[in-house]
Amino acid sequence: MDLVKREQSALEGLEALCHAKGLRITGQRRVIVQILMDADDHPDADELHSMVRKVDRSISIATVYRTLQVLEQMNIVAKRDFGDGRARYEISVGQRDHHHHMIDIESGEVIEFYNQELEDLKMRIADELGFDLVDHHLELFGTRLASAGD
Amino acid sequence: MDLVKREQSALEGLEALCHAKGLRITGQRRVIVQILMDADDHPDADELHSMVRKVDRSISIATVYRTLQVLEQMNIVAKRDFGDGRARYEISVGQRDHHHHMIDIESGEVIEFYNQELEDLKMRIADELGFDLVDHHLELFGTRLASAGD
DNA sequence: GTGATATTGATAATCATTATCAATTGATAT
DNA sequence: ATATCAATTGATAATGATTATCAATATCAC
Ligand SMILES: [Mn+2]
Ligand SMILES: [Mn+2]
Ligand SMILES: [Zn+2]
Ligand SMILES: [Zn+2]
Repeated sequence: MDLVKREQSALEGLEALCHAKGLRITGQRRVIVQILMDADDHPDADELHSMVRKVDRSISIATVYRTLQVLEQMNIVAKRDFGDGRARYEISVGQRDHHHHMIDIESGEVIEFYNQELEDLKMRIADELGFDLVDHHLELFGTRLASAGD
Repeated sequence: MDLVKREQSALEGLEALCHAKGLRITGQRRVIVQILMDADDHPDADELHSMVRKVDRSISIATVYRTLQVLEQMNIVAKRDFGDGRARYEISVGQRDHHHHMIDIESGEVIEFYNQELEDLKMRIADELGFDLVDHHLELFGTRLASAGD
């Protein structure tokens, strides 16, 4: 099963990377990663905290923030900025899952997309500017087309 | 002179748009726009406030924030996010000046660029997703290549 | 000039995120 | 299993950028 494989590798990745960096696997971290893996949207720290507390009431918001920070440095979690004031998070296992977001400015809906041409182009641009590309942010904002499908 | 023409059109644009929206032209707004037009970088509100106070000591930080907000809504100013915690601002007269930024994560240096291919592609992507593109954010982060020119 | 109202400066409030710190826990060696 | 010790946690204070409040002031159409 594809889903199971992905979840396993995420948890394995977590434990392996934790050991490699001298970090400890705690119950709190396990819960937070699990909740985030089960989420199919982009929760902020508070939303995540609420979900996490349904599993373990005692986990604090500080631990949620700290864990997200750790997971981000491990490239297990991606931190996103959709323009409202808070950061949003999602699982980002390996390089496979790289994608960007189209945000409907009327409904707030978020559509994910990946475009290889775009990835190539942005790499080429960086190269022409004399840079080694380390990271990039791209978000599109728009409104739904009132087309035939409407 | 090209520079003079741009400055004139920016100030004219300011006054015209202010009148159109029932906004008043104040000394504070004039100073803030002027300082921002003379800047060739991306100051944050505090940096801008410091520069503004050299012309008029009495202008408050609140007015700087408020003015930037007004100017942004008029599309005279673009608000940027380079990943440090504060917003940065720059003059953005008309559509002509649309551009993006390559940020050197080691030095903090910011290089501006424009790429038509990229603009076309991002428009095409939005269209394929069924969206009318209203805005987009794109920033590249990287390190200088250790190439021949070094 | 006068008057309605937009704007301002000073300052308090907000709100997301970080820092602090004593208490607890996980990993490792014995 | 127990001891050890650094990593982690929860509670809470602090931070820092931005926004809201409000009485005083300035702008502009008349
Ligand atoms: Mn996503
Ligand atoms: Mn710029
Ligand atoms: Zn990408
Ligand atoms: Zn663009």
